[in-house]
Amino acid sequence: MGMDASDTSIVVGLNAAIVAVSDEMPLILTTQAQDKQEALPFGPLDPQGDRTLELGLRGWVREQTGVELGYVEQLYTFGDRNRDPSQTTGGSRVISVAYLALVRQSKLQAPQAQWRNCYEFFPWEDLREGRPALLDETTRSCLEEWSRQAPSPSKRQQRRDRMAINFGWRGSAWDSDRVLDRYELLYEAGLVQEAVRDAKARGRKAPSLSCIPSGEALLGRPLALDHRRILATALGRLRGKIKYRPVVFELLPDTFTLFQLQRVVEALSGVRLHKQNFRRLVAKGGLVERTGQMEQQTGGRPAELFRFRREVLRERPAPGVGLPGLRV
Amino acid sequence: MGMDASDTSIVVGLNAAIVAVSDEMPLILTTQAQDKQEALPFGPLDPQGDRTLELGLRGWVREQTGVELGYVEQLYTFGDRNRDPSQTTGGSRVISVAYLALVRQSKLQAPQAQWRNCYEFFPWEDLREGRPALLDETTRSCLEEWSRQAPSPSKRQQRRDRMAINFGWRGSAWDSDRVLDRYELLYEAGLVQEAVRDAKARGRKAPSLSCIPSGEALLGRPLALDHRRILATALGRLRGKIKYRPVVFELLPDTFTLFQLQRVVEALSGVRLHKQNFRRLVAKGGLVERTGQMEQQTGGRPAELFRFRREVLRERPAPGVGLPGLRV
DNA sequence: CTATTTATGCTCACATTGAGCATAAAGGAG
DNA sequence: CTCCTTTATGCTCAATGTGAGCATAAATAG
Repeated sequence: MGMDASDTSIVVGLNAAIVAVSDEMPLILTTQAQDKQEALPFGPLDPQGDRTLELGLRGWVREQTGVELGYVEQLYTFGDRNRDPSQTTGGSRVISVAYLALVRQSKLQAPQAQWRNCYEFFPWEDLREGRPALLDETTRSCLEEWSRQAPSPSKRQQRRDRMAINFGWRGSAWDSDRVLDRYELLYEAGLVQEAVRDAKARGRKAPSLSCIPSGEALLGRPLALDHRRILATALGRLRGKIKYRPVVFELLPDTFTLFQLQRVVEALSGVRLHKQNFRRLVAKGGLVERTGQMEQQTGGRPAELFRFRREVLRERPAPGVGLPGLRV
Repeated sequence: MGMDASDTSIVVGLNAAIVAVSDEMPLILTTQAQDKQEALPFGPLDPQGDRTLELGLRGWVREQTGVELGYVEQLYTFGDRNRDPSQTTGGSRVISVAYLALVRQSKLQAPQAQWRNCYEFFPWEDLREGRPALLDETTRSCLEEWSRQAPSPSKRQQRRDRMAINFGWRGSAWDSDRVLDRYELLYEAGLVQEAVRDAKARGRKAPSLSCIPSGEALLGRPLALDHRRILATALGRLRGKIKYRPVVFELLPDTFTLFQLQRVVEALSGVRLHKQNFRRLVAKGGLVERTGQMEQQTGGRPAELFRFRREVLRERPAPGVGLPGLRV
């Protein structure tokens, strides 16, 4: 039984969360077809043409948006039936392979593509100016209400625990990597637009929380299908990865000051770092080497320019920038 | 162009590296169809029946082998054209989604399935009795020869560096997580059976190293297709994961002594740990709680039985057992 | 010149880690 | 029963790593 799987045709989609950093903000490349919802760029795999999945991805990204991808990493494969609850037709089954890609920000002219501030999608993920008010006010009270709506006392406690550990309440520390867990929690609580949309499409009523006035202004900017979930996966993975692999340098110019490096790490992790300790860490880690040149446009004393030491890859097994504690 | 991807049909395969631990050895479930090569269990996705990829996987594993999977985690999606170089027919394109699954070892009676010692596939990965002779003798001299065969001096240096960092030579430390890197290096050097097999199927000559007498007795037991690569991915991921997630307990009975726990961690990571420090770590980590009962069959003084503290999941963001340094 | 801003060097308390000593409690050999 | 071996468990100590902040240097703006 079930050995003949060719009853329904299968389409493999290749999705990309394409990240750049500019102006101390992480940017995401999105597309906006007319009258359709904003989405991550995606294209189908050509089963005959594309030799590998990654090459297929690079190919259509180049064609569609003119962007040449640098670092590319596979994230996750999403294959739930009804990933798109609005499309209940028995058409072909879609399997989506999601990728994280990093590019040095370049001018891009292709239509239907734009760079968007990552934290428009996740306003609760940027703690660089302190915890956003939104986080401990609206979000917290809404989640409290959601936890009270749990069907049983033990479930209620579970919800409370999940909230605390993911959002850093009740003594828990904020873990910047848990982007996906936080998004999924907000989704379950009905605090993101997609939750309302999907519930509607499934014919169920959206979870109603009195703390939100209308069902309109929910948290963050929505994306099509499960693309915001994919983006959350990407951001979480990237935040984790910079700690033990030198991927930040994919986002920086060839030479940079240590403070510029720190600002990019902070932009991605959404957290402020201790300056002196940060520089101690990258210096001792052998991640960078001095160039001898100085950057004058610092707004203060000139800073030395550094470049990435590629040799570190052959010296240490897991070089990354670490996060020398956030200073709030 | 390329938007119509339905010229060739696509089959999605679900692959599983199913791991158990028994008798201080990690075990892998494999299948052995008659006259075909040993392989990881795999089955196709039923695009109509299976609601999610993971449910599809659990389903056919239950049917085929009678094993009920516990913890399941998606690993990676392999989609190269010519994953199987021997099959050059223009049939359907196969995309494989690989999973890591953990089970408490149970009796299994299904035919065509057997538990196999993991280190038969990767004899160079078990350093518990010290570095295996094979590692620093045959393997090293073969890889040295391979690096000398590099087309240019800079490539040669690159090969040397990769060897050193992955196998812990020339001052580098052994990083137990790099299972995949090591396997890929051995593959490139032609030291595993699959490399020879694939080269033959592609009509190229296999890389010849004089240090191997015939082309027969290469390193470790081979598997079909790219299954040994998948298994390497799984073992590497598992080794990394036990450090920051309490997944080991999926492999242990309900109650266990701290030394049993340590033995399982050692079996998976392939490395010996310092006993007193290990117990200090798990105790302080709040990972376990005492049961009050004692285990008498220790071969020495009785040991207290512990159980996993599930509450730790709601207390700390990333609880794992850590690896308190190997003692050689 | 002075205040402000950023860069950079250095210290110090504290926590974590690697390694080992010492003692306790079982079983087996004689 | 005593001695020896084996495993369990508590504790110490040095080395290293981390968090936080002081102090000074070198630019610019007014």
